[in-house]
Amino acid sequence: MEAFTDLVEQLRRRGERLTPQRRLVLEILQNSEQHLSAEAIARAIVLRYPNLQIDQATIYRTLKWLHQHDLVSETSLGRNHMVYSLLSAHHNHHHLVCDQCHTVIEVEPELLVPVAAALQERYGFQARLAHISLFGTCAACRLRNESEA
Amino acid sequence: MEAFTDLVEQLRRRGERLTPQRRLVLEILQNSEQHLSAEAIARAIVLRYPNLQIDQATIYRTLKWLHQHDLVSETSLGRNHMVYSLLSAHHNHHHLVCDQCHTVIEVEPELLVPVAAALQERYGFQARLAHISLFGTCAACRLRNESEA
DNA sequence: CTACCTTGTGCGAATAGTTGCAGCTGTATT
DNA sequence: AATACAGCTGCAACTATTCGCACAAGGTAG
Repeated sequence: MEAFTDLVEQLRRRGERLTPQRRLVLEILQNSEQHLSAEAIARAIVLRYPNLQIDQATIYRTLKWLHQHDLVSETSLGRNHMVYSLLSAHHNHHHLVCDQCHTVIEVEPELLVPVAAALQERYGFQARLAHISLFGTCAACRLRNESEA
Repeated sequence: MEAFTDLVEQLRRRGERLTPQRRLVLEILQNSEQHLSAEAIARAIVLRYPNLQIDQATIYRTLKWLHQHDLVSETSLGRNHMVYSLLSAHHNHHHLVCDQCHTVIEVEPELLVPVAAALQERYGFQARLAHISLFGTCAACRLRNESEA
């Protein structure tokens, strides 16, 4: 509850416009424990407010806007769509995505802290390292591959 | 020249089928010094062989196949398309992509070696760390942002 | 409280990439 | 050299996401 008005205030202070559509998307993200796809957000909205409707383009634009303001993460999990999640919501983490079985392993955020520091120092580049996905082969699939060979 | 037959041999040894379409895509990638989009590859093919034609779906499928065999990298550079490049071709590297000005900075691959090692050790996960993109804000844009504030 | 200006929204069309399916073709076998 | 079949290819339809444009509506000045 508090967190929601907090976010709204944060955006307003930055001189951003708060439309009902944007509040709606924020609210859905706020109430979800997981990463959501744009389509899942649309479904959640009609589920909660059956007589409301919000254009898909608006959802995408809103998500992009929230991402630019560093309030949500935009992540590819190897499927054909992006998933989004409030950055303040739960613990921060990264993803190891297996190319073969699509398993997603969550990794502690500390892993990339040294990388971020190095980029900042050497290139002055401020990396946006939240909910990154790294692709590869998980232990189980690697074992399976070897036994098949 | 040698490199091409080398790749072909490598694939054949793995029991993969080599069709004219696949050879064509490989040839184009081989002769390019830069990352290419699927569309650029298609254009390069008709440019070189004006009387040939190859379906876009096939190009995408071929690129995915080459990626699965670790012969090409598939990278998002923040625009709305992926770019591909032969892994053996030039020096390996990563990308820092500025969200604001879309500048791409190339970073030495060593940066992520410790990360790969940690993932391997802790999770048994074999990360595919080639031509990764990290997004954020470049030094120039950060300065500009601050002076505007 | 109203007008204004800037920015957002809905709509429909466009783009990048994927998928199902029916027919074609590398390649291993003989 | 002919056979067989798993694995490709082309085609067309489909999904995810973006874009252009005309209209609507936040937020601020008066």
